[in-house]
Amino acid sequence: MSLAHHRRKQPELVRQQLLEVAARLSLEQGVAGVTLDAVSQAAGVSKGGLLHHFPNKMALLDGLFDDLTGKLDRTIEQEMRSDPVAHGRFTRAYLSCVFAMTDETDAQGWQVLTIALLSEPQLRARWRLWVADHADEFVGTDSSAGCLLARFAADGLWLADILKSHDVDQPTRQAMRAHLIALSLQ
Amino acid sequence: MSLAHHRRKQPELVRQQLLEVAARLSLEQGVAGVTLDAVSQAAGVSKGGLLHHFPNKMALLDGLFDDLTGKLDRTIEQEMRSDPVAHGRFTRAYLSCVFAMTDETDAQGWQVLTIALLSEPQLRARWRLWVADHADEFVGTDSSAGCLLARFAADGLWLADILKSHDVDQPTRQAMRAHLIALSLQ
DNA sequence: ATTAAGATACCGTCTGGACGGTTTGTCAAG
DNA sequence: CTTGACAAACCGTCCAGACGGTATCTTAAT
Repeated sequence: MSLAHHRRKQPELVRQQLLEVAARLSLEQGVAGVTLDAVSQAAGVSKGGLLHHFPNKMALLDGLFDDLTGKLDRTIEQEMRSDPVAHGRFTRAYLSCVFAMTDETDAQGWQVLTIALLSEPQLRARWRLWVADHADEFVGTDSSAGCLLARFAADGLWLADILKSHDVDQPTRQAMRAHLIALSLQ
Repeated sequence: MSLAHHRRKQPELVRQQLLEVAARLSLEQGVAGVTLDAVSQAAGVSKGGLLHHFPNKMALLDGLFDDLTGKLDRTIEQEMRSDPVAHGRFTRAYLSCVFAMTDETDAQGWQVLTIALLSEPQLRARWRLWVADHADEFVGTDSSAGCLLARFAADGLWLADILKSHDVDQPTRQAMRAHLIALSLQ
């Protein structure tokens, strides 16, 4: 007993680890697989330890949400700075993120979140809020039908990646991206 | 006791009722709300009765899946018969279904299924199979980049409807539909 | 036409386990 | 020596599924 008591205390690292494990579990076994027992055990922490960092399960999911939307926001902001054309700027940044994430390691985290989003009414509401905020912010530049369509298509591709239902090869993917970028300029 | 024992036996009707109730519950309370107790009680059947028709919970969800994909298949087939152009015929039928379902009452059942799909790894696999089967069947006519993109965009719109994240008005919706049909002809 | 013999369609209860959360205890760092 | 970071045991609830029964239906031999 008390084996883990003697390791050096690294609260921030443990917190990070818990979030990572929660994401991985949700990917591998679905949202139902994200139980306090499973997460804490896989992270090498007791359940009490988990509940010390996140007072309840919802807080854990909220933590995931904040983590990932935070990353998304930063990436989008960065992407937008390197785009000289105002019209559709946000949409193109969004496209970049989606197309980048479908191949990178970060993708798993987002796949997880999407699934959780759909199942958890509370997180659905938070996502709704995120979309509404950004729609308001970029109403002048990104509310054309073309932009909307481009973002929808990106979401569809994203969904297909999550479900692994289609297997889109890289050339086709790039062609689609070019097409959607053109759409965002309309 | 045994009050319901004496009603006339209508196995097919009871089965149908159980599926309907399961769909309704999942819509109203999320997937977590679909418990054997809740379903059986709301359907006016004992839990034993439910487990007679569906030997376990997964079988119940499978039943839902079969029911709904069956309906989808029939609708698509019907839609395809009234389309004289071969190229992109399946994609246009798919579009019709998605656009129709985002407004009709049947939509609720599909929203439910989509959510369940994403959460349950087993159902995700079944959906993957459905897509693969149809991709094979229509490989000659519906595998162009335009068709793929059109279907992705439809999925994105569908997702937005489920999450109620965007509020797309009817004129925009129709414009998008026209655009996607044009894409399917490329 | 009757009826015995199964098959089918249920009912109602019980149980074992999982899960979210609480409480109490312990150690170590500042 | 106080406080933050955990551990470990425990609790109440909920839920999937098993089980043993009973009532209705079907079939087929008489």
